[in-house]
Amino acid sequence: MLDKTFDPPAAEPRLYAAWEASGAFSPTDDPAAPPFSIVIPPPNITGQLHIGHALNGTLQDILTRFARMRGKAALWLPGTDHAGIATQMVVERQLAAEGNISRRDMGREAFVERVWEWKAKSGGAIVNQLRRLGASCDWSRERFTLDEGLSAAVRKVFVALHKAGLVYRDKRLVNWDPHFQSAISDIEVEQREVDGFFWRLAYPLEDGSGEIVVATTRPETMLGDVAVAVHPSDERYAGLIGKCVRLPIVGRPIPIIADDYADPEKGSGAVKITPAHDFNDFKVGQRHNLPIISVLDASARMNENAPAAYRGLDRFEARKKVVAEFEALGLLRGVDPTRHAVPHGDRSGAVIEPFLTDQWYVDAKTLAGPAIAAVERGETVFEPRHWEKTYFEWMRNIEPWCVSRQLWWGHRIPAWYGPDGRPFVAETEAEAASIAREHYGRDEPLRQDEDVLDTWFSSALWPFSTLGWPKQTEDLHRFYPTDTLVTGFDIIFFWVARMMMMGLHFTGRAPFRRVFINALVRDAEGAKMSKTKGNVMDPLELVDDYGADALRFTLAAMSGQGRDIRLSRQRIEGYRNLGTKLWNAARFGQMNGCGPVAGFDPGAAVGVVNRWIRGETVKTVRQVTLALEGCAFDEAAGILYRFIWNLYCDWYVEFAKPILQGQDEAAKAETRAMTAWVLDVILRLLHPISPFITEELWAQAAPVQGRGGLLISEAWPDLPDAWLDADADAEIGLVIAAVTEGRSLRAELNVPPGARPDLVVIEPSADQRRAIEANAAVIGHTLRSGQITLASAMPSGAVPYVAAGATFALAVGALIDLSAERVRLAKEISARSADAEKTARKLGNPDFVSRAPVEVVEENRERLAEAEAARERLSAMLERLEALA
RNA sequence: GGGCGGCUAGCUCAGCUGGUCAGAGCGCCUGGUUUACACCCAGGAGGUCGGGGGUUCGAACCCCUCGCCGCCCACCA
Repeated sequence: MLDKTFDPPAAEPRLYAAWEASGAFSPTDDPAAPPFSIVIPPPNITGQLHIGHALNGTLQDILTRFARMRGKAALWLPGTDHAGIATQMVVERQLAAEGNISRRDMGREAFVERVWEWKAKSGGAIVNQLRRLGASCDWSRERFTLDEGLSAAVRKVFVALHKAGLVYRDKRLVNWDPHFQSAISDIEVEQREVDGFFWRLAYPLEDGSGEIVVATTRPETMLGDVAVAVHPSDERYAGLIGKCVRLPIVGRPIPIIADDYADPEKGSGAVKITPAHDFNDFKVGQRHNLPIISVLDASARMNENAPAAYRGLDRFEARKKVVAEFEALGLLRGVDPTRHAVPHGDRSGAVIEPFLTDQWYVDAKTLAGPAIAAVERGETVFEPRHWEKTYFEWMRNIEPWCVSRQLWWGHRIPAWYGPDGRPFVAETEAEAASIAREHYGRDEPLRQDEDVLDTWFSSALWPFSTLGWPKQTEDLHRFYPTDTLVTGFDIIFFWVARMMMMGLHFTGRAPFRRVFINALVRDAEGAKMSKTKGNVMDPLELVDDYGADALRFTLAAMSGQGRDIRLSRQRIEGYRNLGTKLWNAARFGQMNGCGPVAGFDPGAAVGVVNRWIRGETVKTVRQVTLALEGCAFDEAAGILYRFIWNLYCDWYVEFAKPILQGQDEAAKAETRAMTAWVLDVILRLLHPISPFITEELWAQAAPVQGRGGLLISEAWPDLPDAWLDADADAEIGLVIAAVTEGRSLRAELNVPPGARPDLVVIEPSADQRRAIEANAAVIGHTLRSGQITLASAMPSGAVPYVAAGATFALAVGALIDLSAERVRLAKEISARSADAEKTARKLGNPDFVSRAPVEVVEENRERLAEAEAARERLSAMLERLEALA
């Protein structure tokens, strides 16, 4: 006998172990099984499972379990990302906390060693947390971006792209993070609104004939100014073009040049040009062949190009000093407070400096072409579709991707430099050496590039590198391209776009057929969850409190697209209750001997209640299947919720009770079998969303001879349409309406709960009569009525109501207050009248009748007739009642 | 500046190609010891679908416009 409720903490680890031991997480070897694959968005090894992972993982697991049950060779390939910057940061912080020597003092080798140690100890946490959710990943195929195989793929790709001219080394301005002292890519830069100042600085003309005023938010960069630009058509400065100003503090004469970049509308119309420290100025400098004077070093302190008094000063100190000097020189022409965007490193939070360095770049523009085309022709579709716009927008305006990072944790760039600084790119040092030998005509000492690749470089290869590429493995042939990528919109640029580019370039095919962009999870108030706000909901804690199934069901039910998820405990509780509800329905079945019956054929059922629920089950299977195929997780959850609670429990189980207590042995046997059969289908349908409770019920409530296996490996239901039954639907529809309306009436009239008034059916049609008579016991039980009788007129003391086109009366006579009944009837009549009137007005409109589709017109005619008939009947009854009173 | 998403019952949200589409859950109110379940059962109150205009026989749904809220990209001498 089942307990009263499911006990997740006790059952979950046991069930998970059973699944794992059964080998169900690995795709079947059956060559006939169509392959289905999902690669996990690899979480950072430094990560803790947060609610976003829980949502993302739940959806992937639903798709995987669904595919598996449908007989596919389903693979959900798990793994983790080495997360260059993030991991290096964590370990460096740990070193500092332990009072250890710093990374730089430690040296590269020892430090990397240390990171590996950290990874061995703490890097697996998130993967184990995924298990708690019930994730059916194939752990035997787990990958890590720094694995030997994946690293080989990285080297191969880098070398191949270099050979194709798609990877190159270039000296240009990059976004420099002074905290990490590394370059970062454009998308790792975050613009933050900051309060600052506009300082207006006067630069005296060299010939002493006046001055020119420029405005800046970064005065310290003036130490690197090489020109002042004005617009060629700006009359104010027409006479000055070609002249020079003497740069204050520095004393350097710099030219006044004409360039369209200067906007006469902004500031004074004259703009200082600092090619080494501003992206726009850099371009101006190139146009005019201006020198590039960098005044900052890698840590954003003033360097040797700055006047002696400034060298070694932090950039913000230098800013103050420059302003003070201008003031002292009488050249400060004004200070205006302003709020403006300042670039910050997304991981370090440091203010980013444009910085002139040599870096490796990927020619993203070229690679983007096929990646755009693949989405245009639908080889890959985004779900929801509107994200394609975001994707296109970025891809069509893509800039070269800076892929080198001045870090130690990551894939070292496979480039070696000769004594003259010439790079030799090769997969191994030996190869590089042999190319170098050819180039120099002799052996020269080579030194490997110190830098590592952007973490996203290896992530970009994830869909094929994890399947064994560049080796032509069986997995690669079988599982690439993958089916669906489930991920957040925040990494469309970082990750999705780059996987598309690399996948298409190296395999010729887009890495996935569908990209499902999942929602963002927020707290109940709609705020983004963050540690600093203290509003994070720990998924593991939620699993502890409500069970993994409840959390999964909630996330699925709330994953509706185009909206963020506002998660609340109350909501999870509600879905936990659904589990309990189902559990108890199973318990009811068990108490009544409703085990699955071998050889039971639902198609042969004769009882109308059984035929009805059979049909409803067929519809539900169809709808849930369709929803899951389309990633409509919220719909699938909603359909299941309503079917389980509002149909199976509220109606079918209640209908079954009087039958099971009756004398008709054949009907009892059929109902027991049907009860079990529907439960069986429910368990299958619900399993992808709520795997634990369904697996447990499968074992405990639905044991059947010769079945033995686990639900996870069972087949998805596929039921024949022939099991739909319109007659049964109509019949039970009438019963449900009669009971629902009758209950409403009882409540309104305050009929004592224990009373069992007789139900009279007045002048029923033949069909109605048959339906009522056949289901008398069922109606009596659910309506808690007494005898059911037929009458040609309303008996005295009975209160009438209309339901589904039939007229009923409850013989509540002495039990109730007649005046309350009069009020009720009057209310009902006016409602029907209003409906009739509205419909009549519509039908009275000749345009409606002539232009609306016939079936809509017909529908309204029927509606009018029904409303009028009901009004007639009720009015007659009211009259009688008045007479009685 | 460009773009995207949202605004439906007190709260959180469904409403797919215009025609029972005005819904669900939670909360609230009333009643309930019914051979599963109080993590329950039955009933009920509650919304001029952000404002305005238009298209249409008909609009929460399509178009225009305005207003908030959120996000992304770009720019800011």
